[in-house]
Amino acid sequence: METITIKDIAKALNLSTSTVSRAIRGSYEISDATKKLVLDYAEKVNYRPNPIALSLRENKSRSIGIIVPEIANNFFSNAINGAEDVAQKRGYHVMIFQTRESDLKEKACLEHVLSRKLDGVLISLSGSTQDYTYLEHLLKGEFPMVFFDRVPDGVKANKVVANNFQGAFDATEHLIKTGRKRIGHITSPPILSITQERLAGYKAALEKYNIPFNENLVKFMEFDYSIIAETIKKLIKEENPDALFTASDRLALSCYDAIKSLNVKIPEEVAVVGFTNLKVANLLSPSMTTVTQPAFDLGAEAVNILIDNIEGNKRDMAFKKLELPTSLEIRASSKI
Amino acid sequence: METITIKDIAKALNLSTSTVSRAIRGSYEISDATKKLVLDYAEKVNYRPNPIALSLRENKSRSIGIIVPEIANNFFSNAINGAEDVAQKRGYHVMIFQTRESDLKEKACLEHVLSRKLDGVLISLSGSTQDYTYLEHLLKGEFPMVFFDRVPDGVKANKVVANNFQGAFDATEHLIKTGRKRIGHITSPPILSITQERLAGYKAALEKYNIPFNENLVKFMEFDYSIIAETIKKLIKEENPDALFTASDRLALSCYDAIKSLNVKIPEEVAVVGFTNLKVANLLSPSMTTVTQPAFDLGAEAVNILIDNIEGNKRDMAFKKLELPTSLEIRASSKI
DNA sequence: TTTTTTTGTGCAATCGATATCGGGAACGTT
DNA sequence: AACGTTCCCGATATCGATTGCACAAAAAAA
Repeated sequence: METITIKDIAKALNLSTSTVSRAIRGSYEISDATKKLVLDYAEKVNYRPNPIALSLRENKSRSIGIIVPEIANNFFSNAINGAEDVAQKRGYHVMIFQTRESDLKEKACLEHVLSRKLDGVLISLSGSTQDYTYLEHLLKGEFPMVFFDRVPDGVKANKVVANNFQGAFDATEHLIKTGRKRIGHITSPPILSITQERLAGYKAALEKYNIPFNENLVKFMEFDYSIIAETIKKLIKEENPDALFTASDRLALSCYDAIKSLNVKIPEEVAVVGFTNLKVANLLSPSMTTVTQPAFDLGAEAVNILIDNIEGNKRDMAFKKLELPTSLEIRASSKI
Repeated sequence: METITIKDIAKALNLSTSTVSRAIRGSYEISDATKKLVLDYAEKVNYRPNPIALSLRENKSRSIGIIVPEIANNFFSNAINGAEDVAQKRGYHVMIFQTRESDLKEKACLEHVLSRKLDGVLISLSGSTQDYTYLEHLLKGEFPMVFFDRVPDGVKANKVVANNFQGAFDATEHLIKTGRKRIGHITSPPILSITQERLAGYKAALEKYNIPFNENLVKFMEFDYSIIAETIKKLIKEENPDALFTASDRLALSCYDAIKSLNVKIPEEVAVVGFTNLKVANLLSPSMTTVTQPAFDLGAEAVNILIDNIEGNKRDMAFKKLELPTSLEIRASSKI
């Protein structure tokens, strides 16, 4: 691929590279005649400045990274969608990375983001990230970062999350109001922020209605499918829940799967409420009641904060925490 | 962020940058003593070579691009997953772009891939791409490219696709064998390769069983949701199909939606077979018979070919076309 | 001892674009 | 006539890393 450089233009027009550079950038020091000459020629040969050379010189790339646990997950792909939308509008490019829930891969992704001189990064933590010192180190170095959805507890940083507490509270309250008393909660690993917040919402709703908290009804799941199904089945057999409130797309589906395989009836025997962004929730049988997160907006807002941070004056940039509302969509799986 | 350069090391050790560079690359010309000195120091200060500087020099980036119509689409996110997996194993990084089905955005993405000096690109065409001249121009320039899933007809290039013909044939034959005669086909825009191949498979099955082809039963859909539902409803009312075979995730779901809203029974009145990678197909009500594509493998194989192409000798690289098998998963929506 | 070879390093150019500095020409001012 | 401004533009260093070439010192061969 033949690439045109500023040097080629200079040679062709018998000018110096500096003049060409300035003409292209519209510098006032260049006469209009010369500018026109250069611009016309550049247009003619379809000149495109080499972003790599620019990055090298300016030590920035007008690109941001997005690190998520898994791309093939409706919640994250929607969030990426929102993020990409805003980034593009503001003139940034996006590199997407996935950690596959591994803290090691997460660190490798971050290293890559740094060495590639990306201008900042959006990140949702992996399910196995426990040690935040590396993140704190980066934040101290003032590297622009925004956490979204799965954020590090106790770390001062920009965060964009859904109101997980309220979402879980609403879901649980809804189940209680429809007469359920033994409400199970199938959720993500306890180290994740979202897990704790949702658990807190769940507990708060129980407390409000004077239902004692029973820890046997709460199951923290890793990301291994087969175990999930088994655990849910066991829970149903041993604890006789009359409702299950699950904390993610995957878990909601596994739940449906497990319950159906036991020939237990939803919602008559066990009601189900998911916490998910699946478009198909209403097509499931029975259609599933869900707490819906504004995934797209989460991504969009997070990028806005990130780019503000990149472009803004570091000094007067306080860390921001943004919390977007969830909404409870009531469908058949929690009918009375 | 303080970044260590080769120059810093040189200064600290009283060597020249060239010596440091060679020592780090393990050149034979450097004495073992010096090598050890440099390596130890580099390790100590956590030196990482600046990939941007390398890219500038070598005019390549060890990164590839993936351009898809939409990330938040199960098929594509799975394909990306496979692609990323292989790329990582082979030491490449991945930048993901989405076209949102716009040919203009597609061209912009390609421009970006080129100007960023990515080493190659994987691409699945947008639903509005009609003009292949730009692609052909790139291919002539020997820019490494692999098309997957939605590939340009009549263009000589590397292609990785599912066996769409066979998949569609199997689905249609299955519907015929279960007694259906008026089989509708809801599909993607006619300019896409996958549309034509699936249509051909559908027609071939009809022909084999002596069922006349009725073009009123075939509907080509754009990507606008609302119109899709309306069209399907209209089709059912006017043409009385006893089965619908749909060509994608989105369409399959829209189909379910539309049929349910008409209170038509699946499969008694209308059977449904989808062409999709949705994990939830078995959880729908009734569970949906589908033709499944090996999305992950499609992505993985495509990247393998791409990287072979990037690294291999251009001269003896013939264009490859790889076709992976689909499989028909029979479920309740096509029961007799 | 002298010449040749080997070994280990440094210098400088290079990749593409920009910014600093400074030079030459044209014009105005005393 | 001498000097200062202003306007345009060019030479060059720079970003970080690599590499061909030169070259010195040490080792080997004559």
